Amino acid sequence: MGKQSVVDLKHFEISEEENLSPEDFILKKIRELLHQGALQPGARLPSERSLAETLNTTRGTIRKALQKLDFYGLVEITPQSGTKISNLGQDTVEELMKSIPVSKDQKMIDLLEARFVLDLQCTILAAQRRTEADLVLIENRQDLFLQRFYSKGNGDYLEADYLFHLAIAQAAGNHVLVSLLNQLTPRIVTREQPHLKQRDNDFSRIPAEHQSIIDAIRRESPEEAEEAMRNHRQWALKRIFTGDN
Amino acid sequence: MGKQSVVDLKHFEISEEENLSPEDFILKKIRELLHQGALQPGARLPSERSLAETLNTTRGTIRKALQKLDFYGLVEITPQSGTKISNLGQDTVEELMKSIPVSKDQKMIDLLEARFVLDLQCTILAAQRRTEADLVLIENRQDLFLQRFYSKGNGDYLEADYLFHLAIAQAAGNHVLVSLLNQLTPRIVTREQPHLKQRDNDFSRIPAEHQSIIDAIRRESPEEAEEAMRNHRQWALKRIFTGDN
DNA sequence: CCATTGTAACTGGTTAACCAGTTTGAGGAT
DNA sequence: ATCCTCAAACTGGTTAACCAGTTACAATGG
Repeated sequence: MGKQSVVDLKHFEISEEENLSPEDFILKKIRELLHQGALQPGARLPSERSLAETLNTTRGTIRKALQKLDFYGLVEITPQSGTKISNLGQDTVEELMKSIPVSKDQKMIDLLEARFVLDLQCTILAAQRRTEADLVLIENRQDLFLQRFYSKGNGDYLEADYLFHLAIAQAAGNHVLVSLLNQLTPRIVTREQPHLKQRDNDFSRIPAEHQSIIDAIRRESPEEAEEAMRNHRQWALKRIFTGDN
Repeated sequence: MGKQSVVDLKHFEISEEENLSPEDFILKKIRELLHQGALQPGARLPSERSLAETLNTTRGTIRKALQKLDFYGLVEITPQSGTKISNLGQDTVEELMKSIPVSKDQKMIDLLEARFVLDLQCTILAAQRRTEADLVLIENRQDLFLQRFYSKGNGDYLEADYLFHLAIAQAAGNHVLVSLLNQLTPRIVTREQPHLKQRDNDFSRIPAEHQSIIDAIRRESPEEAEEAMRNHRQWALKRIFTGDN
């Protein structure tokens, strides 16, 4: 890393505490320093040690916050040298930082909506790009789903349903979409169970809905796949939100 | 955490090294242990110390791997007590673990495709749910974009374009979608620049394309918004992939 | 025989010292 | 002046010891 002057932060305002984890609290403070112009994109950050002193924390906390920023691509860490803010515009970096601490307690409906958006597009793409191997995996997953669906009384089929849709996502051939989908799934599956204790009449539709999706993908028809998937969602939402919130 | 027997891992096969970071290497080993049945969903994991010894690493490496698993919801960590595998099916946990280490070196085309999928759906939702305040922010961002677009010769307008679409995403009112979008953006913006040195004729279309999207959102017409956004994408792809890969 | 208690071992979290590589700037040679 | 040398200070990364809270289990009392 080249020679660069490091800004002294001691003269800038630091906000007071809130109900955030120490790590997210530090993120917020760094964002404020950015907003006040104390830090500028492309500029080198003060060392972890001096940041800790300035922001009244330990180095460990600073370290966790910076690692998080690195994960989101907002900061470039060079070992044994230093850390600099990514070369994006100040507005951009600030906006991106705002969205980071929100990651917890996301609304269930938002999670479901996001998952459906991804599932739907993956299904359309799968109908365009599927290989024979993809089709075999999808059908195997459907078999597994049917088995769980008809044999057991508990919610195990929910995960089989996830595996079914995951196979479709993999057939779409976009690793990023698969990764985003996998990020959502645990948060949904571990919270969805309470809604689904009862299996009313609508549930019997699921196997046929799945089959329609498979057929569309086999025929390599994106339009039919989209319609089948939208139909699947319509009933899924009805199944999840019957009576309770 | 209740009393639970901890499985002894010493008798199970451990695979040899590869080109992975130590952390991801450990993740892979844990996945193998799961596949071999040494670990089962819901079961308590051995302590970080004993895992480190079993897998021939330090506690720090194990720690980082477990934190990552926790982030993806695959593991529940209870301070001063222990760590257990999330109560999902074994297939599910295995599948989810597979997708974790892939997060780096994602293909540019996959990133762009994923971003467009999210942008498109956010635009549609924004046309349905926008408030007046949302509309004002979107138009402000468009002004900023125009200013950057016509004044400067470098790629600064790219970020203004991102801020414009981000405002639309926020108008969609789904925090999860916004979060996913923000995750993608830095990886794209920091790599997109080389493609866009030259500004050929097609570039002059951008402001009008944006305006069409704004108009559709103002009219609260999801159909028109979708069409405008698809049109925007079509030209964007042409702009990005002209000549080079 | 069973319930209660007390303690020792164990758990994840944190910290301070240390490591190896980088940057810096004064001092000297040209 | 200009360039090189090199050691001291500084950088992010790692480790081992420590911390507070939990668990497990043998000793104890009924």
